[in-house]
Amino acid sequence: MLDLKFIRQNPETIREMLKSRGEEGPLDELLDLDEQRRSILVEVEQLKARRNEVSEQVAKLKREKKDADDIITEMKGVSQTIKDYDEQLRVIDEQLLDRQLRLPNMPHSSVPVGTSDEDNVELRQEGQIPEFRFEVVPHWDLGVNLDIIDFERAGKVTGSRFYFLKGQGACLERALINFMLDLHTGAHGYTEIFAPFLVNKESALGTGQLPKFGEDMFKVEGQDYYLIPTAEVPVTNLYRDEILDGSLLPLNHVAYTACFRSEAGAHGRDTRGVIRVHQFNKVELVRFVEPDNSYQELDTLVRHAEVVLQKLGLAYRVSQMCTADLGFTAAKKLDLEVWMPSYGKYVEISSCSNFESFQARRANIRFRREQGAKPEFVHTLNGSGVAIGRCLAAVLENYQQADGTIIVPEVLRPYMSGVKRIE
RNA sequence: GGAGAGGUGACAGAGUGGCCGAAUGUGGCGGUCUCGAAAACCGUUGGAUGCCAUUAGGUGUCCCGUGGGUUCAAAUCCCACCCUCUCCGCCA
Repeated sequence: MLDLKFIRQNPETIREMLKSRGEEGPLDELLDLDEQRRSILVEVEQLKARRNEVSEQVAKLKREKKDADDIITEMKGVSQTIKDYDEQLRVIDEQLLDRQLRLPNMPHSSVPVGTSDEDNVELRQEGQIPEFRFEVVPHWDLGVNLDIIDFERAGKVTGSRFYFLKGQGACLERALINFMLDLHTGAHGYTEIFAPFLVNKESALGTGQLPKFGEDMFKVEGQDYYLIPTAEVPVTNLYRDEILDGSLLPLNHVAYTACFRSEAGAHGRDTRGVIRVHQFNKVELVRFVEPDNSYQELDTLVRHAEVVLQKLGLAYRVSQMCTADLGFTAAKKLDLEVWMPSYGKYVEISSCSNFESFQARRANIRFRREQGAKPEFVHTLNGSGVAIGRCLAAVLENYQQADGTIIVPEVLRPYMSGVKRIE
């Protein structure tokens, strides 16, 4: 959410921003509602001031045991008028907030303007793309052949876009989670969080999933609970409606959670394998930082995510998203894409964003630079560190052998009872 | 799920209709004292938002879990909901 005052004072900047994102935003409605709101506010506040003044007189007269019937009668009328105005305001406020919540974030000045993902900018490639002297097998076939992934039975038990992991497959998933958690809590100094997998509407509003993207989440029927699409939601909302002590910043959290996405509108894309599914695991990094250095901190965050891939010996590249591919909430977003041999291209495995004060304003997360200082909004950052399902797929594919077995990357072996090869 | 208690400022804790944005204490900040510190003493210390002036500021409104209601007037009375705690039941 953007600052209402900023929107009011810079409508043309917002208009250009929407254009560069290729989006329509309810800007004109918003400006109009804001105008209405303030004019009514002036009226009603004058009346309230009058009422407060008279109330004091009434109190005084009663204390002196004098008659106050005349002004009481007058105030009955005034109070009714106030009530009417307040009702109008309530309606306007609600609409105004709704429009405000539907306006996307301002891209940072370093973000390239573009019209599609083709305008994203590759920043660098890292690691060696493996060469195979045999026909590369996609991870879904590798997994099924080794009897460590079962898509068919998952279709029976739940539905399409779900899968079971079995034996060494399940163990590999668990190894990846623990390896990443240990890396981030250890070398990178994050504090681990284990969060609820269900959140309420306020939290979904806070991080920006609602009101615009409700259809992408699973909702619990008859209850105000949503299955989290990412740990970003519960972990960012940890400090909703709080004023943090500035000396605690930056506040760095790492969380493993399952993630649930309805993938509405993704029919026909990545239908095979574990790349696009309704439930997957992810280790997420969430940071609360001071506004002054949030872009530096974003770079740090990206580096932390990169270390995961480096240690696993996977080739990847880092790309900067253009205005069209930023997403609703980000001011700047860098994606890590891992090399996926069966695709013959890089596949997104981590997305690292600076939201600046966009989420903090929605979720009302503030900090004080020092005791007694004015509260300011923090900047929130997050990034996958990294997506477990896709990472498992990448490990299977990149470490596959001619005989269909999988070499276990060195760093994962301690997490797999020393197993060196899945066969 | 049943019964009860409770939600007030950073924290503790008063306040049962008007003089309450809210006593008091603790903490924080500034000062006096001191070579310095502690103690003591004095002062100060919430958030949101509108209007005017925009350099300083001035002025108004709202906020006592949330939302409604009663009233000229609500932290205070009424209703609903949320959350916390205690006991019972159930359960991993």
